[in-house]
Amino acid sequence: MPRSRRYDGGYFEITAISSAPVEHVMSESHRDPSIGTHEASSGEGMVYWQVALPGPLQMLFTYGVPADVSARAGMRVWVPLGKGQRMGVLWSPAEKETEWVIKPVLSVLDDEPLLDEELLACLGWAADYYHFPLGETVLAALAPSLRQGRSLHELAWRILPSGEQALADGTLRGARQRALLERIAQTPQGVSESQLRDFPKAVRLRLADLGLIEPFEQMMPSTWPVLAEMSGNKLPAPDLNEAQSAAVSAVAACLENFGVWLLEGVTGSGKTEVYLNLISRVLAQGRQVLILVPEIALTPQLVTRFTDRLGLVPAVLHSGLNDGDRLNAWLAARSGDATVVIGTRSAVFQPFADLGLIVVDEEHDGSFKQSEGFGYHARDVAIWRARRLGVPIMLGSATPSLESLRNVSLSRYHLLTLPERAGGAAMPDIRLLDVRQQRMRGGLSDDLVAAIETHLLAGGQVMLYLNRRGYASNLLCHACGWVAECAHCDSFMTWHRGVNRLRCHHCGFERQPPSVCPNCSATLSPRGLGTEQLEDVLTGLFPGFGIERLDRDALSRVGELDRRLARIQSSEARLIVGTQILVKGHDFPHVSLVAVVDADQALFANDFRGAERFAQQLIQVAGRAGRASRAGTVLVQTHQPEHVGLNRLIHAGYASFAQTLLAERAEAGLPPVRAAAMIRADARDADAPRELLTHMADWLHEHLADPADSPLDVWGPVPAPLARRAGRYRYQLLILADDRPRLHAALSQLESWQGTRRTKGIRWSIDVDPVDMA
DNA sequence: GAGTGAACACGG
DNA sequence: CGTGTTCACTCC
Repeated sequence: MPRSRRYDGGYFEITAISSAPVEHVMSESHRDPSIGTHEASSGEGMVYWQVALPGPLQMLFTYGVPADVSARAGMRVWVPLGKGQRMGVLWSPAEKETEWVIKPVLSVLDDEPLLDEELLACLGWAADYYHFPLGETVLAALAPSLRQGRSLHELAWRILPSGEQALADGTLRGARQRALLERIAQTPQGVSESQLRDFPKAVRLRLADLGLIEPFEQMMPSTWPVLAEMSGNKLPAPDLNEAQSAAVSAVAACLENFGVWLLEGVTGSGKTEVYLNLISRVLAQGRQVLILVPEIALTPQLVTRFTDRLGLVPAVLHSGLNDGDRLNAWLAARSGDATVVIGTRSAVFQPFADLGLIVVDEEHDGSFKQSEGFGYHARDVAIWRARRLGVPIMLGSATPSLESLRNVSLSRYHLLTLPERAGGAAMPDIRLLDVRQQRMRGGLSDDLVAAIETHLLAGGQVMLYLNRRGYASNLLCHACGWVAECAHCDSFMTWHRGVNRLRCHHCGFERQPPSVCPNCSATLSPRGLGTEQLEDVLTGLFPGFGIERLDRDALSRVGELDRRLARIQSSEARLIVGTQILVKGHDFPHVSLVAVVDADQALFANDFRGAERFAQQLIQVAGRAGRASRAGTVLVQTHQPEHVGLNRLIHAGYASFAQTLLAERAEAGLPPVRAAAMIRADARDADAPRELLTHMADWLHEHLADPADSPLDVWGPVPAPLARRAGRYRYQLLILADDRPRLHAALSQLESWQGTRRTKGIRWSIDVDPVDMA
């Protein structure tokens, strides 16, 4: 006889997706209200656990879990904390003896660990390495809905024999009731609540009251399309050239072992084919693959390429995903249903059933490093995981980071090179254009204008790279020198003529530009070239040739990038103007000329990584030229044609330039040769951050000044490159050490300053391996 | 981080 | 003396 139950509102509340997990319990025993009382803590039958709690509390808290409940590290628990309650993750079993009165957990939210041993170990390492609170770190590995305490189980409904009977008899009168019953009858194993959204809740309740259907809890299914077997969907793999084959076979021979493989391939050399080949091999073994890409490189085209070639649907993780999709991808990766996961940096914390290979594309890209909050570097976390899992990891780039090149020279990484462009395309010819004393029209010298014209008339496309968006970098009064400044930062405001607004690119502050100088009422004139203005200038010089502008302003709407890329692909647009976005991985096969409009601005960047970044951008943007049969030309406008670094880069190539930079870093005692961390502090008060950091610096000197030991340098405090940002004054302190343990020890010491983290409105944070010094 | 209570500041 | 405000401290 089927069980017939009445369902009170409370039951549905509990299972509702958004309900507080405090009430969501996995077994009857948790519902016992006595567990919530203090007396239980001293009683028998409790197992003690250290629990990681989100928040700035970087220590673990001990709670009791009833002995009859299965508890394992990686399960979520709902615990009392102070007056409130919050979610935590079981971390490790604890000793019974503590000086605290141990409170019992209110409920255990999972009946199996959400995070496996490897991922927990990874999170523990990352929290330690990046000096970030463990509880917050753990959240990085949970999909947002899991952070909010959503259960991995969900309510589902299945039909009862009396329901079958009712359908057969046709006794059910209500049309909606019959429709729902029929829907549920279609799937004998049950239909989850979320798939029944189309039917009002009341209808379900009514059917349940009539004893026709019953609810039950089921593990949330991962609904991932599995197309792997549909081999007809795969596009054939092109033949690999010699270098590609060599790279593939080197790694393929070591698929069962950890190893870091740096694939250094000039742009257009077919790195992706090497990835695809290796990925296919790993998939053939039934294992999963994680592909990490920089933020801007994760485009629909890239995903399409993987989909078409591998004949499956990769799970794609990026910032635009909603919570539902994220949970789905998380589940699919954890269950193994998603065999390929492509994502930006946060995907590195994804759980996997059986990961067999990690690929980090464009490994030099700065967007792999999170600079605020939990300052992890996705590439480095990925390497940690690969080592722990005993699987290979491939880092690909045309312009590898100095870190990776150094690790190659220390024999920590294996180097694989693809020296030639696939398909025999010629390397672009890079030339400097001396613009000293030259007549400039809208930032373009006559020589450059002539070159553009030649290429356009020859039927080619021309791409102009300028790393400054907006119309003009600022509005200036020619009479008195007044410049539009941001009210909240020490910066000038950029004039965006299209929308006629002044914008601060550092804090987002916007305002209407004044019509005349607020100081002397003279007319204001734009100064400094931005992409918007360049677009105007080109329209004037080359009317009739379509222009496409690619920058963050132009691409705010979804799908806009695709539309513009399509116009470029079809040669509808012959001139392309853009910022950084041009640098990242898009193929523009008809571009025959690339112009770097202003090399000087990047050449004299104020932090020591400026040269490295510029070199990478120049080489990457140069790689956009002549990808098909035509050899491309790259022209670089500069006032410094004799610049030593620039000439070495152009004539000897990136690898040689990078070795010189590395030697310079060793000489100067800078990363990656030495280990670095940046302490940043900011406050509304102008002096407070500097005082705090001075204090820290003194303290570090006092406590760590051990001349016999390897040196530890403390530089600063100095005002941050943008000394005032969004109304807060910013200072920073750079700590350099000869080796990591030494740096680590110093940073751990600093954590005793934790209490001062929020005093006097000062916020401060530790950034290990800082990427940009700003 | 959020909640708490002690210390301090201020009005009439 | 009541009440508003800042600040340091705890949370298992």
